[in-house]
Amino acid sequence: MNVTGHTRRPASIRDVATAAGVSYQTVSRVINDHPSVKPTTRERVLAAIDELGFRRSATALALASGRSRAVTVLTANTTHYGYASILQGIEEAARAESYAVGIGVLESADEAAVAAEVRRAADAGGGLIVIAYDPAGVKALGAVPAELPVVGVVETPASTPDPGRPWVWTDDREAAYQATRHLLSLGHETVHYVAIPSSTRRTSARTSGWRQALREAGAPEPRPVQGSWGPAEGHAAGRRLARDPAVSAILCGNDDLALGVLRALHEAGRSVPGEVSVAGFDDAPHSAYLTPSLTTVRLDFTGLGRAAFALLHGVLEEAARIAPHPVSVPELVVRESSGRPPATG
Amino acid sequence: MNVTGHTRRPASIRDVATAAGVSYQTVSRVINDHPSVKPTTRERVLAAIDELGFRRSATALALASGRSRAVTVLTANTTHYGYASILQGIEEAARAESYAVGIGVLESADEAAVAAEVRRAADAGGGLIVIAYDPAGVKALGAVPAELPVVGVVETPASTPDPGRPWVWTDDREAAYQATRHLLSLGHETVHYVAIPSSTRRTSARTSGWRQALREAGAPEPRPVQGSWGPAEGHAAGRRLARDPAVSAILCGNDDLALGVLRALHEAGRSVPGEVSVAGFDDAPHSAYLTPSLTTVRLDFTGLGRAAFALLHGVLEEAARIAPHPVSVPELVVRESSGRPPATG
DNA sequence: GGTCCCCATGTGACCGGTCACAATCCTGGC
DNA sequence: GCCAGGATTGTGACCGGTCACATGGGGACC
Repeated sequence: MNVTGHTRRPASIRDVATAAGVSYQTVSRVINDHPSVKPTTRERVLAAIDELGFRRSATALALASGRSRAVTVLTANTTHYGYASILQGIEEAARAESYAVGIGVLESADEAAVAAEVRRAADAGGGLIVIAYDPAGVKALGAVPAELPVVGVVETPASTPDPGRPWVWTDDREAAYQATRHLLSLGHETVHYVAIPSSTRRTSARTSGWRQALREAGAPEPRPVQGSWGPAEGHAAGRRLARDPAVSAILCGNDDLALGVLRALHEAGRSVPGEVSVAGFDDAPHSAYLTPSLTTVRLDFTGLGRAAFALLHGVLEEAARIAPHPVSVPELVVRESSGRPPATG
Repeated sequence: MNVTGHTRRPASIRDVATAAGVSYQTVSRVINDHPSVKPTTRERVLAAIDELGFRRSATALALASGRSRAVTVLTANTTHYGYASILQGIEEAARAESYAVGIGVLESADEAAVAAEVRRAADAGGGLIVIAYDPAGVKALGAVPAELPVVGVVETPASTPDPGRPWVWTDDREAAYQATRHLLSLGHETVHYVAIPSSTRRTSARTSGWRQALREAGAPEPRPVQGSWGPAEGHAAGRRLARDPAVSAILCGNDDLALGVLRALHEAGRSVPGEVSVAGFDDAPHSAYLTPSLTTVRLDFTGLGRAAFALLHGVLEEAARIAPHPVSVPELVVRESSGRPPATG
């Protein structure tokens, strides 16, 4: 290690070369594990590298060779549990491969703003991962120039515009199907649905899984309530549903919506699960501690993030084309918020 | 705009120069707003830039000039509300200045692992923002080489090792003081405290604000309960406190802990706020929708993130030394979870 | 009309790596 | 003892910008 201090310009390969008495190219070969370097020479170079505290400049590497070992994640939000977990998963996998992780937030779904963000991300070099769970993300995914390596984290594969690109997703349809079946199996006549916004104009995977379960059971299909992402919207939707005495089971597009619904039911004096059952999606960290604790479907967002990176890594370096990391199956977690419907009389 | 297609190497300043019939240096002057370029020439160059769809390579810029317009955020976590909001604030401010934002997660507080992450962040070039709310973050902040521009988001200014560096923080002491006073003013004899881990071995700002309020009121000082960050730890702490009938008010280091405590009290059959009052910190999005809704202190994490970036920006470009963005004062939000103590006797 | 100076522009080197190719060393085979 | 050929190593150009300095072309001024 260099102990000589002096806030100096960091050592370059030419400095190392001089110190080791070889040419800069030989140093380059050593740091790239090129086979044809004499062991004694390699030894000398490595000593010099250590001595000078040399670190290869990622910038120069990117400029000269084109490869940049970087990912930029484009997302509409960093604070929602699902998004944040995906980001965490991507970072984890990227770190293992010593990739740099950049982040760009799509603050608005405005065409021009999205395009600007995509350009910024492209300027960073390297690959792109777009979280396309919402209109902004879907637009961004669509706005990525064809020559850029990109992976989309999508709601469902059928709903996205360009079929030629690699995507990862969780089986939302199956998740919704499971949750709905669970509620029906408890004896509820039907299940109402408070939806998260669909990322596209088409019906979301969660909605169609819910619908399928209802059809199979021959249950009536109420109109889904359009919610949004947060508890406030869930609260608003819940107030409307609470007024209808026929409502005995509510499936919510995510745990935050479910929280708002629970609160609204409480305010309306309807007990959960005594009179109404509620279920959510995601299994956010707080869901197990609510009162009543929330029945939900656990989705492996971190694993999804890791899978997205693995896929991108495969696109970036053909050498790394490992079998795609399987994303785990959604898992129903039954807690206190779901139970048998009140006896009809 | 270039419409000629052909997945080609992007245009460089020399391509633009040729197209405009000038030298590459002139193009460089144009994109840098250098004053001494004849208007007609500038016009011609701008036309060529537009024609070829030229974008200046951030990589080449960084290599040649040293300036990199990038921040890397080092954090122990991306999913906790506070951390995620800070990140969001940083990104927002960075985007406005067209800085790239990178992220590195400190997965372990292990000395070597932290050092490796700091090196990785340094390699990315540009400035550093370290969220030092926990041991891993504090170690990382300490491990940043002196010559690197860095801003720390710290728990409290007195608790960090190196006094020569720029920091931002919220007034946690004041926040804890306010919350404790609120509970005391309702008539509680004293207030118990479930602490988040201190970032250092010293007493945290929240703890000392709590203690100060107790002393001023002449209230007894119970030992703080060491919690952690999540609802699970809050739950464990809550179970212990629930057994003690003398406990009538509990202040929690954050809203997640408070959630766990609420749950534990519910399980123990102690009503909130009838028998026990609970308050938290942060005003996480779900806190208003809990049952009972949570009394808490709102902290402006997004603003804190913006302030951190503004400070770093000032360090990076002396030209930008604007007056430091003030971080807003903590604000007490009184909700259902706090109330008068049960009548004694 | 000549000199000075500023405006506008061009040239060469450099940032820290890589790539393609040339040059040298060494060794075995005949 | 000589030559082919692989193993090692070195040289020059380049990636796409910037920087420092040189150069040419007008006024302004005397």
